Amino acid sequence: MSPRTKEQLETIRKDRRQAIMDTALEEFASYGYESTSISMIAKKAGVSKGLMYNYFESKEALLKTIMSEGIDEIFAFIDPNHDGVITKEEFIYLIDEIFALMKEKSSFYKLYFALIMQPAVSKLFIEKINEVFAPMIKMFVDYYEKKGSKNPFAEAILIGALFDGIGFNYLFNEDQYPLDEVIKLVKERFV
Amino acid sequence: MSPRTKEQLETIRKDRRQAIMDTALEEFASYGYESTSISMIAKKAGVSKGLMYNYFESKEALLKTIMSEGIDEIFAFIDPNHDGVITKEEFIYLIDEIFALMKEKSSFYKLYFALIMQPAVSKLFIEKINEVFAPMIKMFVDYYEKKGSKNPFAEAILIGALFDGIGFNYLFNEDQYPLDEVIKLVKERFV
Amino acid sequence: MSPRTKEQLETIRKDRRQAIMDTALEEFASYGYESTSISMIAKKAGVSKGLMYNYFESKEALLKTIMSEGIDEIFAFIDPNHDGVITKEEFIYLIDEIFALMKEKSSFYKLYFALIMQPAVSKLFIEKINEVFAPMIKMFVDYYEKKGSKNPFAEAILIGALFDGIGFNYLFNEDQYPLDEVIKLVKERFV
Amino acid sequence: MSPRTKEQLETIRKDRRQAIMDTALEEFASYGYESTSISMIAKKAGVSKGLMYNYFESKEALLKTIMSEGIDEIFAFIDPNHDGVITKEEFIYLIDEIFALMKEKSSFYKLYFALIMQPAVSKLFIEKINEVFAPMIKMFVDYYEKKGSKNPFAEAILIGALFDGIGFNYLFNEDQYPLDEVIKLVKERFV
DNA sequence: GATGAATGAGAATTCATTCAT
DNA sequence: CATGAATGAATTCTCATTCAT
Repeated sequence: MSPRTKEQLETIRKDRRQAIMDTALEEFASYGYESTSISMIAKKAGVSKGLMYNYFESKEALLKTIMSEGIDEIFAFIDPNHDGVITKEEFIYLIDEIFALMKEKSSFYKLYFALIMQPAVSKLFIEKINEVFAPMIKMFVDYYEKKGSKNPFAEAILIGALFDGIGFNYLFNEDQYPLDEVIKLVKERFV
Repeated sequence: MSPRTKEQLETIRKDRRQAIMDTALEEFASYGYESTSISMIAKKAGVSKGLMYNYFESKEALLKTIMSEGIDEIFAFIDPNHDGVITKEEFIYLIDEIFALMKEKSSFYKLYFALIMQPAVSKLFIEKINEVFAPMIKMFVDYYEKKGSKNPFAEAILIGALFDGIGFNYLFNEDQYPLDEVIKLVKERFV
Repeated sequence: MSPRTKEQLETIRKDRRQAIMDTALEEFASYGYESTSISMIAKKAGVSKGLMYNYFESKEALLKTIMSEGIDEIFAFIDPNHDGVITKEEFIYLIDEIFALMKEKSSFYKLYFALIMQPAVSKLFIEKINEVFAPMIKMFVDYYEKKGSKNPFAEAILIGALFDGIGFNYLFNEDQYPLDEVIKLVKERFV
Repeated sequence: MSPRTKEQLETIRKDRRQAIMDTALEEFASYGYESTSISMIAKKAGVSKGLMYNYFESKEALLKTIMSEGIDEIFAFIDPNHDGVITKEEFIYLIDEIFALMKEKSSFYKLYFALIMQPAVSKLFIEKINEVFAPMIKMFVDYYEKKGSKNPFAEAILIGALFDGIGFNYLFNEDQYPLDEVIKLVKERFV
């Protein structure tokens, strides 16, 4: 065997890193961060325990990375089109996007909702989270302002809460939740 | 000297039990169930580790009891007046009640929201939870039906999600959240 | 109520002491000394945990007393008739007595056999045990000597081992063991 | 540097496992299963407490493994030659073998005798034990039948009890017990 | 890079014993 | 005398992390 090129090694590293993160996210979401052991993740990801520490310096670092990159992804997914201003059509599109994302990244959102309630944990991410959600709320405020709402701020906060609440309920009971009907109603009532 | 009377023992047990449960709830809510040790609770409650097991047969049993009694309290708090049917005034009153309860029992709700996202944990309570929330949803469905909504079921699910979402956001940031404004808006838009 | 007389109190004390010992013996025999808790015994004997310590100063003291009085009982049961010498008829009678005793005091013998194998425990009783068994062996030696055996000592040791072995096997499987047949054979072959 | 080869790991694991089992057997035999702590075994075996659980999933599993492999050894030691039928010479040889084994594996037999008396424990091994002893008893029955005994079954049970009894007494007092003389007598009287 | 044996701190739990009442 | 609440030391077991190979 000839030695692998630098690029190949780099690719292997990246893939493996992602595999570990994906596995860890699944496990964290299913069993909780504390109840998931490094051993479990290593076994399921097909790497040795020792190697885990080659990729992440600690269990907490692994969690932080998962959360951080997850939040970045959300940001990247939501932001692109509308840098601050949003039309009615874009709003409708955004709603679909948000819930499509929740469906696709359900493990991430489960973990997110579970962690966010613990002050001791959430302080690790709070800054990053605000970076994502503050602009979003601002965008909603602008939208409702333009629309002539009496209290655009409360309206924006309300729709934010609604997204969280629907997501929360949906993730608690993915199979049975009438997500489409509810989304339809949200559009009618809030756009 | 004679042993304590049954009443004395009863009182001691009840008080201690409640003190342990209160402390445990605070700690569970702050640090998470897994990250809170029996030692921490014992120390904070001013009892020995061993005594904890005189009152609760395990850490899990302690959690279950806290959740179970908490859910009962919610039920008792919400249910009394409206056994299935609800008027407009009662609906408004109910909304105030729900959020007053969240404010008062914020630790309980934090714990509740954190646990509910973990399938491995939530299955311990799911039945009890449904006992409380199914009738509530039904009540909302009836309300919106009577009001002539196009899709009363979706409407009921939506308001349920909204309560959760508002609660969730409020508990994440108790000090800053504009709860009153949001509640006011909910009443305008959903009653 | 008039206060009980000294004699009545004495009787109560004695009865209760015996009840505790009987219960403890059953539990020790069933679950082992270590695996039996003071709480279990107290509950089963119908007394409070605290009171146990009014009768026995420790769990170990309770065990020692049970063993000591049990060994005394064996001694009293076996010895009376034959203080040193034994006839053929008496030997046959003794065999019946020994196994009748094992049947009646099966819990005691189970505990005895279990404890005796642990040097750390058996040293607590070894002296007392020897007090009982040395004379018995001596009696057998005399018997076989008189009978003209080639090696009366080995013969005595052998019959001693046989009693233990039969008892051991019988207690392991009380319901199925063909004790009577085996006893009959012992008499034919060893008297 | 490259990781250890499979063979190296295999060897390490086998050796450590055996060392732990040997140490545990000594300690269990001396102090009893319950009174021997994992810490004691670990310290004496020169490994950490944690490592014990890398090799045996629980204290009970360790005990079970020791007993199971011990019983297998007895079986392997006793069985080979005589697959069911046994001559006079073989019987004599078997007796020597049995007691040689008891001498060599005295810790195992002590533990065996101690555990067997506790229903709660013995049920863990009873099946395996019967697998070993039932054929042995059958072999004795056949032997005494061929020899023309009146009651070959009782005779077989008796010799079984005798082996247990002699072993029991010998192990209780290894240094002083006149094992050789007793064995000689057994051969004279029972072969 | 890769492995998994090894560690050790800390967790939940048990239980003999004490002691205020 | 009698009770059972209370203690604390000891036990089993887990697991993130390290490290020799």
